[in-house]
Amino acid sequence: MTVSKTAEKSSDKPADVAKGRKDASEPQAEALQLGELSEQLGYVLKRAQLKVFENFLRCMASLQLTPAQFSVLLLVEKNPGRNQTEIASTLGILRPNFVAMLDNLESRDLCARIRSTNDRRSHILVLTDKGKAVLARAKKLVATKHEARLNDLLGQANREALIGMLAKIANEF
Amino acid sequence: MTVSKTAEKSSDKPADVAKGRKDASEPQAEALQLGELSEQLGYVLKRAQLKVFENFLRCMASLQLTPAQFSVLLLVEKNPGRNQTEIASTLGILRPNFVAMLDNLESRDLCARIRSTNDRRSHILVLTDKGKAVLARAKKLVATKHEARLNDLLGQANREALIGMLAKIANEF
DNA sequence: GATATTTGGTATGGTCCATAACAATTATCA
DNA sequence: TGATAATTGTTATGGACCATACCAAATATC
Repeated sequence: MTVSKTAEKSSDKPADVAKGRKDASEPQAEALQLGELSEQLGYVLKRAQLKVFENFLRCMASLQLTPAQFSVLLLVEKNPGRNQTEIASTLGILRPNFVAMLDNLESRDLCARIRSTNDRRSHILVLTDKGKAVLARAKKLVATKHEARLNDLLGQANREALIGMLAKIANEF
Repeated sequence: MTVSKTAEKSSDKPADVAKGRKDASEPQAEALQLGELSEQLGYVLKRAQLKVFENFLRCMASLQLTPAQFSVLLLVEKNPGRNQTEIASTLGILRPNFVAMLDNLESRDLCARIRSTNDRRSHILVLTDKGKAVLARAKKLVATKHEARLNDLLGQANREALIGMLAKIANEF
């Protein structure tokens, strides 16, 4: 069977598909059947990630921090004395793309590049005082408004199980 | 304290941060401390999603189907007689961006747009025979090579729990 | 000391995502 | 009925993110 573009006498499977949904049998726009899609790992994973990022941005609106920027500040705080390549690579950010990110954070006086005295090629990354203060506030916002939402939704035990499974996927898939 | 760009006499917190990691105390490039990052929902979620998509693309290399294209085929198969706006919106795809996607699938003879006889504005979407065949093969590949990997990694029970929690986040977060 | 490697950076292109605008068609309703 | 509003598919366009090639300065290697 070949598909006819104009569907002249299309008495196909379920009572003329080419007519579309406008039979009197259906009152309004009924929802589509997701079917196997709702069981697809990638699909549900992507949609959850979008919702989580969306919520993250709302919670951080006052601080104007994206998830990526937040992760940079967290990593720099935890690992002082590291250069751009090290920070970027552990976050999965390519060095060229990391430059603009740092330009942004540095222009807002949240972190600073310091030329290393050992290897004068590399820039050591450090949080400024303002950066530390902003990160502290960000952590509280994330904990109270963002991560807490997961507990309300799943419960403490399930939350930890979820994070654990996601981490396992991220590392071993 | 203000950050000095050149770090002249920077005897700061932990033994000269500005020197960077080049002390003889550490043999090579030791891994950074992820710290609280590994507990951040968004971080671990995003990284898991990237890994899963990456694996999906590898499994589908022979069929050249992206996750988004696969989801379109699945949804069209499950919901024959729907138009572009309906399919696109339930997938979270904006109509303008859906055009190129359909152009691609149609040029490969996987699906077809049929002008509706009820509403001559809308294009009814249908899978071609080749589209149905490709989708069938894709489903098998996904089931055996992709989703099965989750069972090996988490086990059947955990897999279902994970999907359930992600769906809940996607819908109620 | 000549060569290779590393680091931060620029330039550039691709893909995905979002908005505005438009023609054709249909719905609304005075 | 006919004027107006809304909808559908589409184009154009810009932004955000991601990936590659390439470069100068500095360092490592031999």
